[in-house]
Amino acid sequence: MAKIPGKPVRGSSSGRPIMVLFDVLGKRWTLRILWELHKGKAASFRDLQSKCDDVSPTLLNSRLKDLRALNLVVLDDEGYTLTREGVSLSRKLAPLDAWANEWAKSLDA
Amino acid sequence: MAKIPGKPVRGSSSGRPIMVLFDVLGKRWTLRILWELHKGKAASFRDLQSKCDDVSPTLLNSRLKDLRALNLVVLDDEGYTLTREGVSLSRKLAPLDAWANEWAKSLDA
DNA sequence: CTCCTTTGCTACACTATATGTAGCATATTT
DNA sequence: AAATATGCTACATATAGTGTAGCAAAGGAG
Repeated sequence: MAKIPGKPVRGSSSGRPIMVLFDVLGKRWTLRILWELHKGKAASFRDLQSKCDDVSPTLLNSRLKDLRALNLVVLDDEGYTLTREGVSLSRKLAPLDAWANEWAKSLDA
Repeated sequence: MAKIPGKPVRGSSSGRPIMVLFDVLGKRWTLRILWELHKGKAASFRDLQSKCDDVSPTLLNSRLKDLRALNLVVLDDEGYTLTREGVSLSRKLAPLDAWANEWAKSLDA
């Protein structure tokens, strides 16, 4: 069941876009799927599955449905790819990689 | 059970910092808690609960434990606050609000 | 001191979500 | 025709999240 901005979502009756986004990103594998698609261009269903540590097909399909409904991912001849919106979102997420590395260092110290 | 970068986490044996981050952000309420703390400075447990649509105390405590173990949140005299690392992470997340608004517009069109 | 309120938080029964394996139906390759 | 690869569903099991009640400790008021 996909959520569309403007409609209420889990834990927020407002339907504010940021809450809709948090709702979907707060589900397991969503961030990872976006991450893998961002790195590697188009991927088949099974490709994606193996990139995502062999996530179960049930859940992968469920997440892809969500992401397609939210216009972040599409399935075309090449396989699954990010839409324009999906690319722009993943660009916002990209800096988290460098951030996480610095963070990990600070945890060691 | 908190996860520390360098150790394997759900769905990733590598323990890469970004995967540890995705693991915790991919749990329900984590993004929301960071968001609310980012907006509103220190908050008591019960304050946070009401800001987060009355999330159950069980889960709120569980997430706060995770976030404290990962050095993103602390509890002091004032209540719960973001650490320096927590602030720097939430700054990376802040642009998502504007992004989500644009995204919502594009979905309407 | 006693009573009342607020704090962070736990217990527990219930529901929803995620996992893992098997395998189907269609399309393409050999 | 047989083999392979595709996206995906079924289903039983395990894990994660929810909601209500309430406890123990700390502080304030009388």
